[in-house]
Amino acid sequence: METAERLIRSTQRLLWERGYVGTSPKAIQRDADAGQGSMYHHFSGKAELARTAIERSGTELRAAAEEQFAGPGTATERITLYLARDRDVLRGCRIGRLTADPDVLADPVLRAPVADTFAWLRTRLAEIIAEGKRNGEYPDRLDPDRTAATVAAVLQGGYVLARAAGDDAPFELAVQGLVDLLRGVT
Amino acid sequence: METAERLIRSTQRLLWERGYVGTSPKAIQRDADAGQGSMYHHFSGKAELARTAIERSGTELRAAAEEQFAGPGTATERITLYLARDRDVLRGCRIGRLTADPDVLADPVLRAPVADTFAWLRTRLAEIIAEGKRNGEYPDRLDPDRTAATVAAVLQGGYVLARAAGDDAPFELAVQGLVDLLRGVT
DNA sequence: GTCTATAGCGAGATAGAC
DNA sequence: GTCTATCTCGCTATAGAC
Repeated sequence: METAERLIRSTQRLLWERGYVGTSPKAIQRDADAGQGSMYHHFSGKAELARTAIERSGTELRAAAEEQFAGPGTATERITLYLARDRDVLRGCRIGRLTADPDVLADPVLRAPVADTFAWLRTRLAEIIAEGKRNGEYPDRLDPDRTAATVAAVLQGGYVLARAAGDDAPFELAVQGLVDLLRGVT
Repeated sequence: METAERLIRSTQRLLWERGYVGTSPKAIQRDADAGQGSMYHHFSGKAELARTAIERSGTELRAAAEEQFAGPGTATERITLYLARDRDVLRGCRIGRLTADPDVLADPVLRAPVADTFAWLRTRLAEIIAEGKRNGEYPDRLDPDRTAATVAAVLQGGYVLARAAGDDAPFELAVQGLVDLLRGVT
């Protein structure tokens, strides 16, 4: 693999694990098996590398989600499939994690892909829920935007609870609790 | 206020804003208006100061939550009151934020108060939901542990979505969506 | 493209004076 | 209890050779 590509993937991984503040150029170089000069040849510095890595992660997250969203099945089925998809729960969300990083939120260039990814996710979930309403799966009074935000929040919050506990269980509970509510809503 | 107390409160604030990795002893001293020697006289170092600050924040979080939980009203009313309580949404959760910090999760001493706080919260919410079932507010098939995890997750995830958007709105949507589901569940 | 050398700075802690 | 001096280390970047 080319050096630039290795640098990007290493940055994605380290950003996921340790965030922006906790990730040093040196650590990226070590992980990517690239020299100092090599890194600064391909990228202007830590910020540009992070920008590239975050944008890449956002694109990958959308593609992965769309696999479940675009499939067959009712709205609840597709949402359940998305939530219960095989996930490395204890590693958390690559994008959501970055919202804890003040330096990411403070830099519009780094923040944009984070904001865009969640904006897309909520919109997409709202579409699916609106479909569910049209098919009579959900009652008329169910608000798609609200429910979409709730679904996205359970996912992100599930990661937080699981990481706090050091165990997948709270994540699975939170997801099951939401699915129960979606199935039982009148 | 005494120096030790100022140091603890400054650490609480900085941990909230910047996390463990992003918070330096020097920054704490500056914020607390305490000298280097003063800090190392009262605490053995960054880790012990952080431990004290995290434990304090956990205790405060419980007390604040219990204010809504112990009040009058139905289960849904008390949960709604808790979720919709006046919060500085864009600052996020002082405890939940720490789950993004690998150094906190790796150290059992720092991690314990984080794990304990969320364990308490989920237990407490499950009790309230179980009460709701006994009072006929919720159907028999509603699982208190699952639902409690969902409620806690919506809160934590709501913060993530709001911080990503730079706007309280997604948090409010997620909370409203959950309350709608709790009210509509049969 | 990749390397090594170097720089300026802050992190985190210790030592010993007052 | 608090102060200043000092230490070692790693961060982030630049310079210039190869």
